[in-house]
Amino acid sequence: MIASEPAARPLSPHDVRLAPWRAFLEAHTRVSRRLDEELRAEHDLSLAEYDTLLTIAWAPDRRIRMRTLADSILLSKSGVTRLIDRLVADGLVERSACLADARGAEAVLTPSGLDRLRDAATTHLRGIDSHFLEVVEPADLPVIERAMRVIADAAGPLGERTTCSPELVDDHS
Amino acid sequence: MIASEPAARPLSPHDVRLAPWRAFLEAHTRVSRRLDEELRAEHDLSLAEYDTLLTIAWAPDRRIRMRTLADSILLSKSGVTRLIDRLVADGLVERSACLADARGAEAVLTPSGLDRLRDAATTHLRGIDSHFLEVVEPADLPVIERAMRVIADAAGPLGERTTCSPELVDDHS
DNA sequence: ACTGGTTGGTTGACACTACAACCATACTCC
DNA sequence: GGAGTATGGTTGTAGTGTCAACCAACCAGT
Repeated sequence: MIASEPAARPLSPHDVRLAPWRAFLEAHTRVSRRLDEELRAEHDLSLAEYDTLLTIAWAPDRRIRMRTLADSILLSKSGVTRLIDRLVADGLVERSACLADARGAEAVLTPSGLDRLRDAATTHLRGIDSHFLEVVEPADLPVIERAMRVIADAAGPLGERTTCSPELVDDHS
Repeated sequence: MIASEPAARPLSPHDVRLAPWRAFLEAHTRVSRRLDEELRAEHDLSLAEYDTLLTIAWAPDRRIRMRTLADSILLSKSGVTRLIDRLVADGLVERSACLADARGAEAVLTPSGLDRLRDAATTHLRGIDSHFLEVVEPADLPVIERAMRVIADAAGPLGERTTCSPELVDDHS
């Protein structure tokens, strides 16, 4: 892969081909900051915290292994430890030992956490709606989704990612 | 706009409409981390630093006001101060007083900075090419670009952002 | 010019994240 | 079933970003 000669003509600074990339970056920064602001202002939650609560809530039994969580929300192991620390301090989540694996820890959503999540969801989903879904041509959404998926897949694993050496990645058939 | 009832049906957790948004987030995280890694590994520059050097290089005379820089790279004032501190320490940039405005400071690219930028550009542009431009359908690129632009515009200013109320932004004709 | 308000930039305090080192446990294979 | 290795999670340390407070200089209006 990456065989031919993309490197041969390394794009001049003002090359129009850079435009989509820069637009992508700018869109991401602006929208996610706005969503983050809204979430903080109305529910005192960061975007990362919201995403975490949501991921836990989706998991069976509303409990999830730390590692799984890290993979889901694209955060490092230690990042998750600390994020959960905060949520525990706020009473939104509890730590719980893992039955099947003695070294494991699980994060469990508390009732209070679920409430908070429910409240925040309204705000957040409205935000996604109004800053993202509603402003683009509806017909473009599937295109965007497909493209983003391909891009994410192509970029591959995320640095830390243990376990699998590059050529051993099972692409989760 | 945004009048009707998007809030009325607040999207269920698994609503398919969330998919494009999540794909967008994931694509951004993965690609920008990869580009950052590549840049660091090969040129000891972060993505933010690269972007900064590039922005300065594009400016007339290869010098730029701190505030302008902050707006361009979507960083807070203090963020820029510190980023420039690092670049100065590395000899890639110099601080210089502003002739027209005595409180102003300008960042000027040093020859060494320009060299470093040139080297890094090859890597970075190849990365954008192979992780972004080449993996999506060429026909989709314009769609993505337009959509991203609309999204960025709709999200509006960035919290701190002083000076300009939304309707006063001159779009740098 | 003086006064009051605004802007440009830096600094201090702090929030969040990653990486590496670490321990405990699980797994594998002899 | 013991040795060696891999994995799950936490902790220390450091990097990088924000916000709020601050000073200096600009820019009115009078």
